[in-house]
Amino acid sequence: MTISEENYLKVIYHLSLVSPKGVNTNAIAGMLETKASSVTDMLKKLAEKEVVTYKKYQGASLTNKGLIQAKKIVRRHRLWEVFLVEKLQFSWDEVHEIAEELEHIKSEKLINSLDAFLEFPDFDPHGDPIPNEKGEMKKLDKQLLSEIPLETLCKCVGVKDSSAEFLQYLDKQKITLGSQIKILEKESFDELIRVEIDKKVMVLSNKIATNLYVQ
Amino acid sequence: MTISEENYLKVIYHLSLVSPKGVNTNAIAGMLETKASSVTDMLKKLAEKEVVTYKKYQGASLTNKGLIQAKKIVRRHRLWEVFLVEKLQFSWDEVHEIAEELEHIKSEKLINSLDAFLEFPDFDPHGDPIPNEKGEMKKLDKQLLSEIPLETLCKCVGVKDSSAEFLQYLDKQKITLGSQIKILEKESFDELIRVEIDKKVMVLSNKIATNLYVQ
DNA sequence: AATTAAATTTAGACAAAACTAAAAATATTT
DNA sequence: AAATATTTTTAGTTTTGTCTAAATTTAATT
Repeated sequence: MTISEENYLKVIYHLSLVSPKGVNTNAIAGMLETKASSVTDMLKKLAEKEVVTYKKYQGASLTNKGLIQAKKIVRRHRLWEVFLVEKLQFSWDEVHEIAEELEHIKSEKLINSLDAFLEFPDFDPHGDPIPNEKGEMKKLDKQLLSEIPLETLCKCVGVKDSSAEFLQYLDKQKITLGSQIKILEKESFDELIRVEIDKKVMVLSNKIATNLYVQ
Repeated sequence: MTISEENYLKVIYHLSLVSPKGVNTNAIAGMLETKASSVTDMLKKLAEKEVVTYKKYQGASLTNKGLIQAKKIVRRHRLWEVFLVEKLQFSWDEVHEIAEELEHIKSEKLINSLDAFLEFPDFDPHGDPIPNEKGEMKKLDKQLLSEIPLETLCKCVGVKDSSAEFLQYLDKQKITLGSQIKILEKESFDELIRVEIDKKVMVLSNKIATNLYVQ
């Protein structure tokens, strides 16, 4: 597996979670910031290697073999993210780019030792589940903050948007994984919500509320 | 800098330590397990980028810019080796290959944070010096065990040959960095030496004695 | 000094992964 | 259903890093 092939597998994996019945060529191209024609070429190669099923004009999906591979890449990515945050004191908006590189280091022993060193974390710093050695991951039935009724106490468990800008905003507001959140008031006119987060009252926009996972 | 370019710089750096007045094309090819013609191509490119000085048939050497780059790569390699041994419990014969991959991850912040996390080590698990952020490294005036006179107590501080086979041999004999060594007897006929290592008496071949650095 | 040997470079080719531009297939509108 | 728009694929190039085989330069030997 080359780095490029791994990047394709990872993107197809992520897109499959949203559209399970075949991933569009254009969607892949968008994610990888490449051209559709390049994607077509690569899909043929990946189909040849039997990690992807691909039929002209029908989009692509992972074979079982491809799924196993993709989960390994996701596992590596997320474990390195935990390492960077927990051990090297990176903030959660800084880790993605570096993990994009680290995820391609392929030693099984390395990744399993790292997993043990980090004490087998179940989730990465954005609340996304980390596949274990067998590819299994914990699923927690999270909801968007925007779907929670008034006065219900909940806990921040992840983010939907994990862009640096959003994460930096959350940092600034001192909102973090584990923060206790209660919605005090929803204003239907402008969709702002008044909330109490870790004992502090503040106002959030709908954009924030639809990108924060709580439980 | 691509991974391939970095590998060339690193190899030229290592070979320069032995032959400071220009590194042979063939020597580079040997180290990288590639062909001389490929090396010629790459040397032209590196000269273009002003990290190497290169004149046809005259061999290559690093420019100042190239030296700075090369030391960064060596720094990354050796810091990752320390990480693998100290934090992930790898043995010293297992780390080289993995560090060969990790050394190409380029974030400055990553490597400086790793350095701090490891408490700014001066030497890697084979006793080789680790350049600091400025490229400076500690030099210790080590000698080969074979050059030490009889009955002189010395301490193992590094290995010349760092092949897995040699390191595994040392492991088996319980010889490690810091081991206390005293030569009891040298047999000039077959060049075997009788030594006391950490209170235990054993016999070493000349091949071992000429590949162990002591102080 | 001439010859042979070794090292190095040139020339031309190839595979991987990307690209552009044009063609073909599928979707969407009218 | 025809026309238009969008998506996807094909065909042909480009770049990077490698290769082989032949040519050239330097080094070693007789």
